Amino acid sequence: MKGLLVRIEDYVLNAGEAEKELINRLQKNPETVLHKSVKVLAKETYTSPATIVRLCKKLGCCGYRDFQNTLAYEVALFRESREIAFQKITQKDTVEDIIYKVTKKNIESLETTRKLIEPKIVTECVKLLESSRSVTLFGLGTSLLVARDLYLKLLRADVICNICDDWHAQLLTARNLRKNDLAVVISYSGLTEEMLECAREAKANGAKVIAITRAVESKLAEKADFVVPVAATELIHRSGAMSSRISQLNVVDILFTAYVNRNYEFCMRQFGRTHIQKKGGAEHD
Amino acid sequence: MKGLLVRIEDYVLNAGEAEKELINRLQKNPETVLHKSVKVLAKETYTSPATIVRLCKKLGCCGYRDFQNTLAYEVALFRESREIAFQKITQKDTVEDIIYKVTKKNIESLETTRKLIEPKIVTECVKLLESSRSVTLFGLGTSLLVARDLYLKLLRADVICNICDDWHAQLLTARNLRKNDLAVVISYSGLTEEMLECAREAKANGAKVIAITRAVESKLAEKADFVVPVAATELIHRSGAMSSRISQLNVVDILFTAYVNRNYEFCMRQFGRTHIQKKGGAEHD
DNA sequence: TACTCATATGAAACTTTTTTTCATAATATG
DNA sequence: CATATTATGAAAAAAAGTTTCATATGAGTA
Repeated sequence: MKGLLVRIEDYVLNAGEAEKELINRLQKNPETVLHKSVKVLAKETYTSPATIVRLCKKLGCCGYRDFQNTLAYEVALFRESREIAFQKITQKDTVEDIIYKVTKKNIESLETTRKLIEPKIVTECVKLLESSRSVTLFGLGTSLLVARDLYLKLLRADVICNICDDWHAQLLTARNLRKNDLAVVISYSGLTEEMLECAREAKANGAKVIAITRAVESKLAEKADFVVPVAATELIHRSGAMSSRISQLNVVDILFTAYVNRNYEFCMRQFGRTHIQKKGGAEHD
Repeated sequence: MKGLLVRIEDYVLNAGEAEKELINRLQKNPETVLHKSVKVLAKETYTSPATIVRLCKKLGCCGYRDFQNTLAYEVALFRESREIAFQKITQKDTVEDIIYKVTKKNIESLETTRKLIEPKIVTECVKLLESSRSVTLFGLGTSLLVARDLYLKLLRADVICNICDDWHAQLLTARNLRKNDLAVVISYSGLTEEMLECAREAKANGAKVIAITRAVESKLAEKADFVVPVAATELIHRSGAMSSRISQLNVVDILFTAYVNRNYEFCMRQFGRTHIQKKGGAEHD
């Protein structure tokens, strides 16, 4: 079932004259409705209890009561997701606070990233992964670690892929790309000159480019055939810790899982072959 | 304000005879109360509407209505945190489903990890980071990527640290450790023989060992002075994607942020010196 | 234009739910 | 043992929610 606020949004067009003010109120200040009775709300929105109850039913609730409960729940969830943002880490935070806030921050960044990602683009990226002759990964600093993570995954699925640690080697690899090759360029900022150059070279040689970046309108994004966005996140308390790489890994998980799902039989066979057995039965390290 | 269920728990001792059954019900099956009216609930718990309303007020609600709303919200939150675990990815999931489920899975693993981590242990680890002559990082596969992430952070804070890519080099480094050195061994499974050997060597030379692992009772944990736990997570849909590294990174963030917070002035100065300027003003890549 | 018909709306009747009052019982206190 | 205090439920009162019904509005049609 869709969220209540979404259902309200959908209903706006079909709304009658008397419902207008009511709906307006629900959209702008839903929280102010929570403790109101039908009568009071009716008066405040210049309509009648009957109209309100009818609207509730049209929106899929059993009645005003049910409607209020649903709304309360939704508003509460929304409020919670809001307040996270204000939990900055300060110098006088205890270790306990830090554990909580850092985790929240990382969760927030995953949530935000999820909302940004468009299924269509993921599908297109997966198609590229399937059809390309080879996949080459680009990244520097923390993004290089993410690239390596994707590399390890693709290896297991027997996708032909390359990655180089130092930038010169990355650039040379980019120059060797050609049509039917795929470059995945990971750069949180989307500004790093080195990565731009790699993307440019890849493009110039006719290869396809996927960018994983927060900057959907950057120069990097311009050069890419597809951009998978990650949430823009601040540093955690200037400490240099940042959620962005966690979001990037989430994107990697999504891309890879989607890839595996479309090539299930084959991948499962490969996983069997590339499994590194641990004594205790652990699946990975 | 404390949660409602907690408040109920606190009240149990002062509860009167007639309230006993009611409270029992609220604690054991709160969700079965949500759509009941006071009358019905009174009958079912062998008490009267008056008693129920009075209890609601004692618990800090304005009345039965308010009580129900609050309870509904709490139960819903609880249920949601529960149901995530069952959202397995199946072959017929759409890309949209995958985006949602993978993210949820990663969030779940962050939440779980947060609950496992003890502030005291983090504090002790940070003290070790401060007092050690040098920090050496160990890891293989994905855990090596996490180790590298921590390495990049420590570098920026001017902590003397080492990391080697291949295992032989790691082992040699472990053999060179001595008293006052610190080894951080990252192994999700806690079973990898190579990591055990590194930990053993480090220990034998009198160095301190911190383990980041899900296996708090493994051989690796035995050898460690401190164990920072991460949530045990399944593979995402056998795809080889896993949330564990994201949890490990969360642990890295926590350790590092706690470290920075205890050495604020110094770290800020260092961050200034080690900042790699990006043209567009991005703080990192 | 006049006449359906469909739809939207609010007043009021009606039903249900919640709250309060009050009498009584149980328990504690001096 | 008398008295105060507290806990409790029946029933009255109040409030809230729902339904019914008459009317208004407007679109389509003869």
